Amino acid sequence: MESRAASNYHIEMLEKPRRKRLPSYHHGDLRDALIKAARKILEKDGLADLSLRQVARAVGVSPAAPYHHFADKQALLTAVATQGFAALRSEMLRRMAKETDPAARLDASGVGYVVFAVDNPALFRLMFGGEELSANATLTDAGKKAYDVLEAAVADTSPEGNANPLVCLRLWALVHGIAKLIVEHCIEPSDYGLSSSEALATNLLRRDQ
Amino acid sequence: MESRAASNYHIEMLEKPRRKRLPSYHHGDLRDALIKAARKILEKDGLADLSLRQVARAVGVSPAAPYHHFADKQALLTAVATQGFAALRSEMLRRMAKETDPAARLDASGVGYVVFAVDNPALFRLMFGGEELSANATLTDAGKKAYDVLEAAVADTSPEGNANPLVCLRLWALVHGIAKLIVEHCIEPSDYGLSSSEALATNLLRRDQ
DNA sequence: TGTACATCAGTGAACGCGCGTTCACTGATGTAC
DNA sequence: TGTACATCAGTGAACGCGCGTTCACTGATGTAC
Repeated sequence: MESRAASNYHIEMLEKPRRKRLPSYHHGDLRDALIKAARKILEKDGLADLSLRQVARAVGVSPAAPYHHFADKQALLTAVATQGFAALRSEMLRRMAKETDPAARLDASGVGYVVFAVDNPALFRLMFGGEELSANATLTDAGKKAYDVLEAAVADTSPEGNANPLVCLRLWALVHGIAKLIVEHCIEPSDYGLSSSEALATNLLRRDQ
Repeated sequence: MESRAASNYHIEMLEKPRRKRLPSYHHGDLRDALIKAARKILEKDGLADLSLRQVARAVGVSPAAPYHHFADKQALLTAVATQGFAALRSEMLRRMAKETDPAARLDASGVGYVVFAVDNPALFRLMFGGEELSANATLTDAGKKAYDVLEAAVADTSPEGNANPLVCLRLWALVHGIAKLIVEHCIEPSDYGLSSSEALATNLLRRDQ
């Protein structure tokens, strides 16, 4: 027994491509680890280079393991996007929390939207790329919750406390357009003598009031 | 001689997977045919399913043939995008030509931008997708020429005849955002009680004056 | 006008690649008694 | 508390696939004389 264990250990040390020793045969929270790894690969290599196999490799798990947690590749990407919408919402709320004036809070939500996109360009592309996501209630819901933040901020700036849908859309389109133009490398803040996306967004939103 | 020709013809009729007879061994204008086919496939199947081999197949040519006209797949896609920018510019100009009032012409340019995107969603995505295009003077130039149309339209609305860069950007971001939100299926004109992207764009731009 | 020849624009077979997914399996975990 | 067993969550080998690209080739074209 002892000798067998010892010899196995020996072999383990000699064989070159050794997977990092896992705490146990079962991973613990593979589902979440896969989402995190996918998100990291997304930002590092882009959507085109993101394969299920690569994600599994990053987590140190066999290529078949993810199928115990996701129906297919699309399902994993959808989960990543869903988390992305929650993160987008958080960033908007975080920035709004710093302001008290309704107009300033509205601006802050828009700036948060743009900054989130610029900080997570590939994730943002995935979230709004179309094609590679499976329509799904959880995803739709996460997206709607992010939009609701904007809508509520608009409502707070109106005397009657309600949000004109077209006003909301115009604001959404504006921040979405700014975000996309930066993420797609069509423009840069420095083209306009500004040092950050935040400054650019702030500037463009201010004129909108 | 005659008998050989006859027998070849016979064989040709018998063999099943017969490529459509080309007018000659040389195609004539393969480069342009490849671009056109790529664009068609793009709109039918989307960027993810667009392969060089499929384009070659669509044109009825061997998989190696495109390499006499494009360095690689990216180069073909870049050519497609370049034509796309020219088409975008045309659509903007076409709509502007119907108006005489500078403000109406400016609106028309924006509506043209949105309508072009909605009519050619996959092409629009390719043009602004980042990643899969090779930076290239011809491409950059085509993009700039489209932007110049917008800039000139803005200038014509100003008493001094010049275009404030941030005003231009704000307008660009707005139309780009509208276009993307529609193309990405985030919104639909009918959500706002409107029957077409054109109507939606017109409505959003009008409020911007 | 005819001919030799260089060049151009195709062919089609082959290369290696990494992918998504499936399969039979096995080790670990949790539950009923 | 111990044991039998079902279930869960992994493994790793294998599948077929279509892709981008290269290669040696050949038929067609155009040009110089």
